[in-house]
Amino acid sequence: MATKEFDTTRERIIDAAGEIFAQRGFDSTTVREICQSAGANVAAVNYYFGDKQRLYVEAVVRAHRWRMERAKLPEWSADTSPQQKLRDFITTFIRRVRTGPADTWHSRLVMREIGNPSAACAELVQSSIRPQFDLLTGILREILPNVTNEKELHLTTFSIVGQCLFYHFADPVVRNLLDAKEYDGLDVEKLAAHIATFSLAALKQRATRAGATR
Amino acid sequence: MATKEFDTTRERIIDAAGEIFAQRGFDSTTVREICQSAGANVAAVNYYFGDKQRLYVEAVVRAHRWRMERAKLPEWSADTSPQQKLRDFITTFIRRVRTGPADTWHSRLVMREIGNPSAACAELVQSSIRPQFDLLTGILREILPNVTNEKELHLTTFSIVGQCLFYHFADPVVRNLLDAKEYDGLDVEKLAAHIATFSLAALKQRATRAGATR
DNA sequence: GTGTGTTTCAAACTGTTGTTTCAATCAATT
DNA sequence: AATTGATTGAAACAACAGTTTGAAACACAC
Repeated sequence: MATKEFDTTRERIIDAAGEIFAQRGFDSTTVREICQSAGANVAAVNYYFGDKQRLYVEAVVRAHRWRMERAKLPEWSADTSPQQKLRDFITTFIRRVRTGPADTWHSRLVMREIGNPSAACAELVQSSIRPQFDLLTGILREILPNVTNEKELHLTTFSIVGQCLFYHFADPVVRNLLDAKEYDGLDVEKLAAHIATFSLAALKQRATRAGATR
Repeated sequence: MATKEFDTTRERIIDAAGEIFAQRGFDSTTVREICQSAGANVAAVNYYFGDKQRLYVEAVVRAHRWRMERAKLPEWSADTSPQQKLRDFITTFIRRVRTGPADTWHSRLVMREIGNPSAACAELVQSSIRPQFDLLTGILREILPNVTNEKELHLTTFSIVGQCLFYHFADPVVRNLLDAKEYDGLDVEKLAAHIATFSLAALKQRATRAGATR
């Protein structure tokens, strides 16, 4: 009998559930489907998790943790330029966001929670977004020291994050608009590089304009 | 007996269905709930639409048409600058995208179809995206005549569209990050203006860089 | 081998869902 | 008023969903 964590019935159920919840959402996913995929009996959900809802929460918690471990920001030294920080931020963000057919369910499930928060997990996911938001806003303050309008900083943050999130939320669109070769060529580094370049260019113009008005 | 279109049972059902489908998606929406909201009997769905699926399709078709009529691009003369075209495009796009509590269900439903296409409506929605994509890419070609790399143009298009779509897909996040006053102040014109400014700044830098290498 | 706790399983249960059925009512026409 | 087609509504149906039940099987310790 294998003792590895991922071989137990409980783990197999979480894995199967995560996969299907990520694809279909909570309501459209049935316990029977999860258990069939996991090679388990439907009573196991009650036995290990109590009910479907708690299984869902467990899957989201698991996805969230995985995502945070997998896509870490690099350590920045005191002399890292804010531009480099922004590049790193964007690259890391895209790593967390970009989910293709070959990717696991973790990012996909968290993204689903972000777009359609469930009562049970809203706090968990939202509370992890705030620090990222503040971090990015802080980087923007370094790049744009003369821009003191908080609202503008927020909108700028959203403009950058929006570009990153696009590749998840609009994935079916992107897939349809591009030919297969071009779509398959959209790797994380390429996307991150483009978004960073686009955004830094905009910020550079903004900084120049802010400087000029002084 | 009123003869106005929106007073008939059939119309009331479509309206109620659209609202709830937009909020909850197809699977999580029940026929009983729709009919209760519409003040109709559950048999009416079969009578007027045949089944739930066809009601859904009707709602999406209706949403799509409404959206296209509501948010039209202005007529451009031959001497409209590509920068102004881009501003107009973004403003119109945001009008189609931005759905707040006070808005109707039409945009919301189409956005849902975009992010999670259903077999029944994929063609309809996707086929309306292509012309918009080509239009925006065309505008970008005017702004960046020296950039001939199609892939880069596509990514740039996505960067602009991603900013716009953000305000729909990440709405729960935005609501959570901002205080109520700031969130309520996010009107279409303000958002469009910021996105246009940010994007035109980036493009200006890009055009300058492209020109400089000549 | 016995006892105890854990895990698994098939069947059952209860409630819900989309759909259908059929008769009553309504509306329009002659 | 009678006829015909349209519309409505309550009840029924079949399938399915989440959950529970209780016994069998398993695992481990003594």
